[in-house]
This record gives sequence, structure tokens and C-alpha cells, in this order.
Amino acid sequence: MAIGDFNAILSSDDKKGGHAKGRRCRFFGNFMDSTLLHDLGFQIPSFTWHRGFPSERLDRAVGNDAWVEAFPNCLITHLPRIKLDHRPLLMKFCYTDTCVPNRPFRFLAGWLHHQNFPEFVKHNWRFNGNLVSTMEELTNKLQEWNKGVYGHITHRKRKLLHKLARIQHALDFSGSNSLSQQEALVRDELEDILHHEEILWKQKSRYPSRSLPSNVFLRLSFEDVASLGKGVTNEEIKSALFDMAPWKALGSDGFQAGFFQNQWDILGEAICEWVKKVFEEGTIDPEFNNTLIVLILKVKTPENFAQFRPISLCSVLYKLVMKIIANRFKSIFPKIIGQEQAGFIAGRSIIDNVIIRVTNGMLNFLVERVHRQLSSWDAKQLSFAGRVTLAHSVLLAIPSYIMQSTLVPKGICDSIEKLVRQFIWGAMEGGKKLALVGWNNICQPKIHGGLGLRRLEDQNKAFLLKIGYSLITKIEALWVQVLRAKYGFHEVLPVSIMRSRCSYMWKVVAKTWLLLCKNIIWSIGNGRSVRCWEDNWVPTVGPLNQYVLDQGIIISQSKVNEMVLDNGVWNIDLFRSWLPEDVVNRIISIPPPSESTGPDTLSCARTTSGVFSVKSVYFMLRKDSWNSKDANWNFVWKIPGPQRVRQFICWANHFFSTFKVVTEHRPNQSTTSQNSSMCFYLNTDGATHSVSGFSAVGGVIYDGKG
DNA sequence: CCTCCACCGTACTCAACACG
DNA sequence: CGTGTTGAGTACGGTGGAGG
Repeated sequence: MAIGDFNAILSSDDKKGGHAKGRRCRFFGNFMDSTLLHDLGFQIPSFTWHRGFPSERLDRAVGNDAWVEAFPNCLITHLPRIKLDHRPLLMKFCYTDTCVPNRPFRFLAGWLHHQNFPEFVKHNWRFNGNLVSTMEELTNKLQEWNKGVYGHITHRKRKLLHKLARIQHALDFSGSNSLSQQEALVRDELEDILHHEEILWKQKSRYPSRSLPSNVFLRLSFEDVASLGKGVTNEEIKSALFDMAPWKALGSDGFQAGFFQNQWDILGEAICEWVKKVFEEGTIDPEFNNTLIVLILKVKTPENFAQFRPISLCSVLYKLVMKIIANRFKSIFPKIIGQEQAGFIAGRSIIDNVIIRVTNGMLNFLVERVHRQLSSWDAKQLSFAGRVTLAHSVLLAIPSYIMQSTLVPKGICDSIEKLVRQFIWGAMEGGKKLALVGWNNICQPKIHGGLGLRRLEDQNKAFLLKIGYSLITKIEALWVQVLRAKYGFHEVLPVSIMRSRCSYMWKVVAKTWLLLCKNIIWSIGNGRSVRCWEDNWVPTVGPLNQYVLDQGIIISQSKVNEMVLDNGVWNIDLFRSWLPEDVVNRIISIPPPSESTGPDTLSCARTTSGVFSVKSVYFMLRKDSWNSKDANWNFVWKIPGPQRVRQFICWANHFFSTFKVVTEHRPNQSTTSQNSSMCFYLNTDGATHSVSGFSAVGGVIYDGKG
């Protein structure tokens, strides 16, 4: 799609007036034809440029078929001229007015700079004991005030724009002098208004770059555990509020923290009273507990829903309460957390207590969701490749949200995969189709001859391992500190983290703990915390005790830093006496422990970078069940051509390599009687060369008469 | 608060079967 | 021949109550 001033016309209709009749510009026309572009049309007025009497349509939007197909509702409007002799073009993607009629209230930072604003708040803040209704009243008053102070400019602007559009529309039909003069007048006036508006917006958007107070938190004495439960003080509330970024995030009620900070003198008393009430009663008014889910774009031009990131905005007062709670916890957890994240994390650590018992019945909704998604597509209308792609992108993505925090029972995974399997082979509602290739083969990565689908069960495990990995490595995160404190997790790498009484999430993470321990590796720092024979610290060989034949000789508790000589190099002779030569060589390649390199650290053993990724862990989990890697598969996926052809070859290769030689597939006789003149038959055959592994397929198409 | 035990849900294995 | 489905039998581990 291209939009703008092309300085050329495509037909004689694009020009009016002037001496010469308009002619199609040959170069521009040829360009449009060769690139298969279409004019996207426009709404009246007909011309976008005029100088004196002649008018032409020099500005336009063009797009190709794909564009027209993707945005059938795209609409071009010629806006009124203001400064130049060209009209601006406006492209809208929907006929209906996209403006939401009841736009939620928003507090604008610029209001604070209006000279009358403090006076206004003073007069209109009538605290009646109920903060909810008081805030509501203030919101209404603010909206009225805004209309009165700023509203007239927007109103006047809209009126002038309408007038200008009318005059210019009339000018397109007759070039009367009086009209031109009138137009010039209106344009001057409008320009004046726009200038004022610009100043206004500049003023509105400017807010003080206030330096935040350096983390001054209440120092609660650590010994006094009761301090956690004691009443909230006004100072505590104030410091929590003033710690919030003033204009960073809009609350669900339309107010930012900056408003409360600025007007603390007037509002403070009521807020303190309300916060104390919340802490005493343990409940929060539902009006402030509302959360606004907002979709923000991850990329500039989103193409699918995955490219939106939903964030939840809660009201400032709700965040304030959360922040006070978080501040109190901060005195216990020595490291502080990101200020704006407090509310989010406080909510997150609750989640694992919510899910206490998950049974088959509770997760059945997952199966239903996949089923619903499936039946909305007509399997027959899609090619095999299309169904695979769909299954890949949509169906297996649905359960992944749940799988990140819970262990989905195998039965649920099985039934979801069963649904997907049937869909891929084109089964209709309730019917069955023969699967030509085993599900295990389909779920291989492409280089192993599969279609790149993933097994849910192992994907689930990989997600859970990620939680466990974070528990070990991300010690600075609040949720990790909360969980570690709750379950008495003090060692760097305990053998088991299973507790008799724990949340569901902790339990499932504990289940995968052994697997996790096998897949993390120590990087030697000072060598003091790594057990030399039991821990995994030599890359690719695993714990060393498996190589030692006589287990009685070694002292199992000796640490890695005891394995160096006085001059700081490895005690090679010691290793040589017990370990095979190749293992010793690996040890030599590791820098020996020294005090200057800091403590030992843990990282993921399965990636070269040591960073944990769900993908690499999944591959690690599955790799035992994979077929041999065959370069031919890579060759198949690199064949130029449509994806569906490659998938067909891949599929055919599997099929025929099992049958070796396939006899002719006879057309299904029952279809002949339905409409013989419209039937076409495809006979296919294929074979695989058993030595080279290459396969070939072919087919003959003939009509109903043969 | 700990231990024991019955109960129950889940996972695993195997065989039989349908399908073209 | 390979694939998936079903059902039966078995093993395992968590849950919750009883008792110490």
C-alpha cells in the first residue's frame, strides 16, 4: 500500500478546468499495471489539489490484491485544505466511527498547571466519609470543568473545519471569487485556532520532571515481627504514594498517582482514613478494585492477537494499598523490587495458593476449548498442510497458558492430542480417519522427518522446569524470595524440595526437581560450594562418581576447591588415578577455582550460553525418542516451492517408506454414482529407494468417463 | 505433630481389534 | 503392515482420617 502525492493522474476524470484536457500519465499508469496495484478509491470531494481554477486528483492511495483482501473496509477521505494547496488524505480501516462514545474519564496532567486548578479542587473536594462517592463526584466536576476551560477550542475547531469543508466542496463546482475570499478567511481563523490548540497540548503534556526521593523506606525493626501487623501510619501512606511514578500508568478510574501527590494537602486526610479502613476491615471497595485490561502493541503493525500484550491497570488507590503491603515486606526481604511491579508480583504470588487441587474434571475445559476451536474449522476445506499449520499455531498454543503453572494430567494431554491428530488427518465431527503416519513421527522436529509439532506432556515439563530454574537462579525476584522463605529453601541446590504441606505449584515443581538437577551445571568460581564427586560441574560428562569403580575410596563430601595444589593448578594426578583419561582432559580445560572469581554459580547445562530456554529443554526431554537425523529431511524442507508441497513430500516419504511399493489406489466407486460428470479421479503411486532413501510420487488425473 | 492405613485417582502395560 | 482405540489389570503415590 502506498499513499501520498503521486503528482500524476490516471484518467481524464482526475482533472477539471485549466487549458488542456486531463490525460492519463503513461509512466504512472504502466507502473500501476506492472505492479498489479489498484486505486483504493476515495470519498468526495473529488479533487485533492487546486491552484486557481484547475483542480486535479494528484494524491491517492494504491494497494495490491493482498491489501484489498486484508482490509476490505479501508476508506480514503479527502480532508479540507488548510495550509497547502493539497488536501491531506485520511485512511480509515472501518466505516463505523471508531471513537468509543463513552470514552472513559482520564485525568490530564496539564490540568495541574491551570492557574485555577488548586482553587477548583479545594472547592469541589467534599469528603463525606465515603471515598468512592467522593471520587465519583470529583470526576464529574472535573469533566465539566474541562469542558468549560478547554472545551470551547475543540468545539470551535470542529465548527470551522465543517465550514471550510462546505466552502471547498462548493469551490470544486464553481470557482466564484467570493467563495475563494470566504475560504481564505476561514482558513486564517482555523490556523489561529490550531496554533492555540498546539500551545494548549504542549502545556497539557508538560509535567514536572520531579526527582523521586531516593528509596526512603520505613525502617521497621526486624526483631519486631508484630510490626507487620500494626496499624498504618499517615507517613507510611504518604511516602508510599509519593514513591509512585506520578504519570507513568493510568489507573482504571482515570486518575494517575500525580494527581493525588499534587493535591495531597486537600485529599490526604481522606485517603489516609480510607487506607486505614482497608487495613482494619481487610476488604477493599469493589469500585477501586476494578482492573482495566489494556492491550498494548508489541510491534508497530500487529497481525495477530499474539502481538498484543495485555496489561492490567488497577486504580491508584488499589496500588497504594498493595504498595504499603509490599513496603512492609521489603524490610524483611533485603533486596527491593521494581517499584511499579509491586502490585503485579503481589498478585502473582497468590496464584500458586489458589490452585490447590487440580483434577481431570477441572482441566476438562481445556479439551473442550480445543474441541470448540477445531469444530469452527472445516477440516475438508483445508489442505493437509493447512491443517498442520493450524494445529501448530492455534491448537497446541491454547493449553500453554495453563501448562506454565500446572502439571496437566497425561489423560488431558492425550485427549487434546487425539483431537488434534484426528483434525490433521481430516476427520469430520465424530468420524474417524486412518492415520497414515504415527503421531510420534509427526511430533519429531523437521530435521528428523517430523512436522515440528510438540508433545504437550514434555512441553508441560519444560515449562515447569523453567519455574524450578528460576527458583534456583533468580534469587533477586520477590516471588522467588517469598516461595523460598515459605518453604525453607536455603541451600543452593537441595536434593529435593518436596514438602508435606505445600501448594499445588510447589508440588509439581518438586516432582520435576530431580530432572532439573540433572540438567543444571555448576560454573566453578571459588569452588567452595560444589561437591567434587556428586555435583555436575564438568560439561557433558555428568557427576564424576559414576566413573569411579570403587565408591569406597572417595570422600563424597570433598569440595572442588580441595582439588587444587598450593600453586593454584588442578591436582591432576589425583584425578588421573580414579578417572578415565578423556574425563581428566575435560577437567583440565576448566579454569581451576580461585578466590578472585567469586562464588560458584549455576546455569543451564543444555544450552551453550547457559541461559535457560523452554525450547532447548523440550528438545533435551524428547531427544531419546527421536529418529535418526537424516540430511535428506533437511533437503526436503529446503526445496523451493510452496510449504504444502514440501509437507506432501515429507508425508509421502513416511508413508511409502513403510509400504515400499504401493499398488494402485482405486477410486472410490461409491462417489461415481453421485455426479459422474463432475468427478475427477487421482491415482497416485510412489516408491522409496531403500538404499539412498530418496522417494518419488506420481499421479494420474482422469475424469468420470475415464 | 507424627505415623499408619484404607481409599482413590492416575499412569503404565498389554492384548485385542478396526482400518485400508 | 503400521496406526490408533479400548478395556482390563497392575503399580504407584497422594489424601485424609484414626490413633498415638
